Amino acid sequence: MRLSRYFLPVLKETPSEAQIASHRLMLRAGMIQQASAGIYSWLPLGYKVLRRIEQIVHEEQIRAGHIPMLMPTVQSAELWRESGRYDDYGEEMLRISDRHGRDMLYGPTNEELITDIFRSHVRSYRDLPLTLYHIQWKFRDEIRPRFGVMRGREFLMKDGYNFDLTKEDALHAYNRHLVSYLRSYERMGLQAIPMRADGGPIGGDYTHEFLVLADTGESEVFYDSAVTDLSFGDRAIDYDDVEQCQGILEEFTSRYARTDETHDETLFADIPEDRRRSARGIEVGQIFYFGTKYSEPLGATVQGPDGQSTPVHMGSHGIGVSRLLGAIIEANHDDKGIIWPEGVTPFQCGIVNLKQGDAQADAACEDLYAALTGRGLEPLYDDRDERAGAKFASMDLIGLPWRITVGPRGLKAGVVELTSRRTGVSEELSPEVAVARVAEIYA
RNA sequence: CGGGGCGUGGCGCAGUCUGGUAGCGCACCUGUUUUGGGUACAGGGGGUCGUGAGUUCGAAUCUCGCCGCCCCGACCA
Repeated sequence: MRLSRYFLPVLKETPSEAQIASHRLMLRAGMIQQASAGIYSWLPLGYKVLRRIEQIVHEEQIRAGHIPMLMPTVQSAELWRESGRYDDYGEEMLRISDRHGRDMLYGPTNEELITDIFRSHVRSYRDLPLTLYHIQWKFRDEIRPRFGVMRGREFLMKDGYNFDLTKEDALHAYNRHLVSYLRSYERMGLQAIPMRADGGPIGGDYTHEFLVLADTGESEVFYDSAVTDLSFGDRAIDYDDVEQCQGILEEFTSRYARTDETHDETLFADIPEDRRRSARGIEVGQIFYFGTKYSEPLGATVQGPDGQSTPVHMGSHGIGVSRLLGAIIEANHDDKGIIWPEGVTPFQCGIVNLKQGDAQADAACEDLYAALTGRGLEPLYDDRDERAGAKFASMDLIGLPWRITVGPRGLKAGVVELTSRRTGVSEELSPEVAVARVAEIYA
């Protein structure tokens, strides 16, 4: 993409409503624009990152054997009355009525709909196990939205639902989700720690929350520092292997790690003192096993091998896709701007032309652009007629992990400069080597 | 919903207390200049001061209502 043809409305000054780094930087980098309290338009740059995150979530869910679909945002109140949650959910649910005066709602979650789909079509235990998920916009009418996309009213969320014949099968589904979530977060450059959590309005007593450590997090967390040494890495995983999934769950959840909701001072005190940590965390996902809580009232049953009708065991699992942008920025920024992890960056590499209009510099940039594109990468070429300082400031702000700087001075010596946004370290390289280096980083 | 604050060109703000017909910086347009970390100079465009009613000869400024937004708290992913 050439910056002169893109839409990137960066701000030099910070809009006054933004309090925390991620909100401030998303506004300044031209990623989002507030439409009303807690509701945002996603401008091209923000939309690009949102789609990257969404893509990672899709890939990892499909890899785990879960099946993508899409349910509507607007739902009928009928199903919610049936489950008993229409009254329980409270003011947080946005209630609307259609032209006929029928009660409708903008879905805050999808247990009712998915269960209805399931009970309409699934009759036999032979159709199990089944895990369906979708990535769709939700609305929760927060009393006080804040922190930009971290705590919006409208938000994009992946939510999935597993249906199993037995509790054992459902717990394996639970484990699969834990593993697939760990992989997803790691690909986004985040360390998200599974912590024992509270069921909340979704219900269920078997549940973990995934938290990213950050000073601006909404939750207070307590953990054994040994959990932050764990990483998934690129280990091979067979999602049908019950023992392997169980082993990974144990590896990642056996050490003490809890939010303040479930924190237990006595257990915490058993951790060696030098490993005890308390910090703040941003919740980026949660998984639940809730047994037959929804399948019984809604009549989601299958016939078992014995011919008896039995309610299915269910679980649900969510990843806050839009809020992840905020979490990633909270965990990856400095005073100049965002620093995208390679896995989610909107463009893999920036090209800064220090002297737009100089025939040699222009040609060198065009060559780099073509070479990077040819390697399957998407560079952002700053071809505006701006001063070097302005171009650098914009690049630093939008946070592309790598930048190639091209100027007449370097070209005389046959080199361009490859700079890491994260470390600030620059290397002078021939254009060919610089391209090869960037391609290798993303290989 | 309780407490606090804000609403003035696209963004950040001053002016409001003490009423007299709107100003600064950035951004934008034109020209010159400059060119390796947000150049400098000159010229220029753009605002019914959130909104409605009232007080007044006169309201951004005073009074009342309404709307919107932000912060703290309770709530929440």
